[in-house]
Amino acid sequence: MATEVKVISTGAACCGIEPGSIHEADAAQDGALADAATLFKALSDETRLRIVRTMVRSKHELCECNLVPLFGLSQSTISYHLKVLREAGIVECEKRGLWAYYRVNTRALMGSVKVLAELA
Amino acid sequence: MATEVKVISTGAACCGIEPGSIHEADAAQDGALADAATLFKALSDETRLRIVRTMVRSKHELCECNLVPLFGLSQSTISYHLKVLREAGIVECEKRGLWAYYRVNTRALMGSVKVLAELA
DNA sequence: GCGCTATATTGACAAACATCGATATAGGCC
DNA sequence: GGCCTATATCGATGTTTGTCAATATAGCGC
Repeated sequence: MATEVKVISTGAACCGIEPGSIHEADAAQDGALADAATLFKALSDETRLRIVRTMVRSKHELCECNLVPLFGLSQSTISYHLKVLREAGIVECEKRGLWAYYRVNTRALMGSVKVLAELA
Repeated sequence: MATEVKVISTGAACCGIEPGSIHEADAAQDGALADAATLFKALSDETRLRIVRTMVRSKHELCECNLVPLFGLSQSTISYHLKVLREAGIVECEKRGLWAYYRVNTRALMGSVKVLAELA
């Protein structure tokens, strides 16, 4: 007895969009998207955006002890947000003596501008 | 007896950064930051980025039923992600008959490119 | 009307996140 | 060495998020 052959992608879909015109995700590029997601996740919190903006506006590097009094949050919370920004590559940190000096990594920020611009 | 006067911002801070040079957040601009956070939150999930990329690559609008088979996720989950993107203004939706046709709102995407570029 | 199909919404649940207070680490100064 | 200060990490806790299956809504064709 002949097995019924399953017909795949017969042509026009239910809604009128041609299946062949859909540009499916290429798995090879998914790493880039995962990185972009991490970047945007780091930028998706209002406190972190405030931190970045404060750093950018104050021309030079800022020390964590400058940041703590500005946002009404505990030192450990600010430290946590700085870690998220650091791990996403958005800010860089240099420890000198007791202090940790942070500055925005403009190259990384511009990189995410590029990712976004290429999406659109 | 004279009360000791509390001296505020005497000058150099502990870490050597001049307090006056720190550009604190201006509350008037916080609305813009909150909006930006919402935007980035919508872009912070890999599935949603894949959806946006698929839409952009496939030149024309896509119907939800085109998207559901692409990501190995349930129909309700895709519907949820599309809602997040819609509410962030990143995609637009038009219902025609049974189907919901989605397309990227390039203007909004470019808007977030601008927000990001101005941060840096 | 009835049944079929595409989409949206609901309720449940686990995982991730933002926050805190407490503690640990580590550099400077006496 | 011991103390003080700045930062990092830990543990707990409430909130938000992504996911599913089930259900509701709504358009089309009979």
